[in-house]
Amino acid sequence: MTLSLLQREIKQKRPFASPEVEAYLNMARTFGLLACGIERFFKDYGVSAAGYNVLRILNGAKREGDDALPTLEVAQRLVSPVPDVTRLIDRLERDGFVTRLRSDEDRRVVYVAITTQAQTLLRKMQKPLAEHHKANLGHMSKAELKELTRLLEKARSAQ
Amino acid sequence: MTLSLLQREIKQKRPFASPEVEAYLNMARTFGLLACGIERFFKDYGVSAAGYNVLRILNGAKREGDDALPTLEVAQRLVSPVPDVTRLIDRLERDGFVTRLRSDEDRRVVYVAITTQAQTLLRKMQKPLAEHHKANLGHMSKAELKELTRLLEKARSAQ
DNA sequence: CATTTATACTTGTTGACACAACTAATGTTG
DNA sequence: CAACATTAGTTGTGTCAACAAGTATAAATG
Repeated sequence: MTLSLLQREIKQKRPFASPEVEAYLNMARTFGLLACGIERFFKDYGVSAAGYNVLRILNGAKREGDDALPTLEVAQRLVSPVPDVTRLIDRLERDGFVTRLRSDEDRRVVYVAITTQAQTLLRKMQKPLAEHHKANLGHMSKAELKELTRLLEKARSAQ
Repeated sequence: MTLSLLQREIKQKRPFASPEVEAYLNMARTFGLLACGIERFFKDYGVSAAGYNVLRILNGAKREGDDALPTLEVAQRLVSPVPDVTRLIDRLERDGFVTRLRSDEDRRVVYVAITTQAQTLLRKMQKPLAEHHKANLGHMSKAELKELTRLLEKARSAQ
């Protein structure tokens, strides 16, 4: 009996309990490895992956006409759920990447806007980031990437 | 133009920069959602996902004849890379899930062994965990899970 | 065999995350 | 309109993770 890649990687001789477990563990391992590289990449630019995500959201909103978004709206648009958006934005504000402004209509909501400094940073990161992704996943064909995307979408559809 | 699932989820109207980016972000989102549920599951049993991983490794080693493993050996077998294994094992030891023993042959290495308490816990978790995975990914066919696993393996092969 | 190098952790520190409790503002309802 | 519920965000607290520096032991080298 030949072992799977993951079995060899984690030196496990016995088979996985189920295909579901095997798929989940492979997701954990693949994402863990890729995320590690991405985090290091972002760090070189002085921002975390979660922070970059927020900046990307704010930048996209601006291009579509919204100069600022309420904090919770930002939270809902994050790719990965982060419960503590307040302090994530605290750090971004401290580092000069975003500004906050309390709404006048509804004094509970706080609008968050991207600064020109952060916009410049995003522009500067654009190409290197694309190259980083290519270096990580460029060995897969477009069809494979599309199929991977489809299966990942289906995988979370039960949530 | 119809939007992808992820685009609707994160309210992004513009297309992704590349299929590589789209695949990566889908991985981040799917894994983030699944991992969140898994963490909550483990928490009910008083252990973190990383901690469970260690216990599973030690249990598997025991079944194959190794009553204990060096700390670094445990680290290398982890599904997701954790740099700070020492303190992860500190916590497991504090909670009575593992014991540590310094080697006599090489006084640098520390052997880690699973306790019977933790073995009991693993047994108790076995079925509910299988059910949890089924609930999360059971809607996918065996062929889809296999293909997902294959693509994830290929995705990390460039690392 | 003394000195350097490598190994196997451990510790310090800083920063980030998670959960829950809290505050302030706004809706809702009898 | 007073009382309760909801919403939007903040703060407190403990835990965990990340990076770097340190310690003890063993191996390698001149």
